[in-house]
Amino acid sequence: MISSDLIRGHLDAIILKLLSEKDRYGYEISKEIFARSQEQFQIKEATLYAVFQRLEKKELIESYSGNVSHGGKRRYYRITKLGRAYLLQGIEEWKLTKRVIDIFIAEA
Amino acid sequence: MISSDLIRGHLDAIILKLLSEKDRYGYEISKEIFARSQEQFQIKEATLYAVFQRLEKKELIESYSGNVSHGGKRRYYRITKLGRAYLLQGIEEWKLTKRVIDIFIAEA
DNA sequence: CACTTTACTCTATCTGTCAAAGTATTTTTG
DNA sequence: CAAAAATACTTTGACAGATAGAGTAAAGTG
Repeated sequence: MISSDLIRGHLDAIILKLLSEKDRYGYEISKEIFARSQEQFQIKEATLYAVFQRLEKKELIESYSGNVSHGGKRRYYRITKLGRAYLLQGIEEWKLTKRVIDIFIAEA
Repeated sequence: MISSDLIRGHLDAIILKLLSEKDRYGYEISKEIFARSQEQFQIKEATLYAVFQRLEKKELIESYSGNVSHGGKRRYYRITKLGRAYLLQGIEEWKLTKRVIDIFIAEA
């Protein structure tokens, strides 16, 4: 299991990427991250909702209430135009990060 | 310039890698990181010395006083056997991190 | 000899993560 | 159908790591 410190700084981009595919709600994203990462990374609930708050405050995402058909009432999130721009920037940052860290921690 | 949050979690491994090449002192590591990263990453002094304290406490590095020939008195750091093992682990974690984040933020 | 560079230290603050506990509804199961 | 499990979100308080900023001190430079 990957520790959050290893992902930190790229988490916003990961969430924005998932939201760029379609509107999603928190619990769904949580499960999706776990599944797509082949169970290598599990975002903690408290962390995820803190991310939503942060992104919404920056106007990178918007939220709206969903139905209550499968348990608790869902709150859906939608990426904004600003969010998409921010995502592109985040992707570039990830590429740069890979290049820089690889300079030090060679891949042998 | 890369923000520290993007590197966070891999910083210890970067420092340990540099120390695995040879004993070094703080200021030297600071300049070396800036140079090797092609001036894309600048570790802050306060951060670097905090890293040293953390690593020394965990017995991953040891330190000793150097000469005073070029200004302030240098404090050299040497990686320990435990540190080398930790470094190998850190390299594996970096590989895993790359794989996992790439799943989300595709490289297209 | 004033200025810059080298070299390290300390403190206070900020940000992001997260354990823990709680609320509420729906679905599953014995 | 009642109990248990799963779905879904929220809040609070604590902690770790990064860092601005300020300080100390010695050596090199014009």
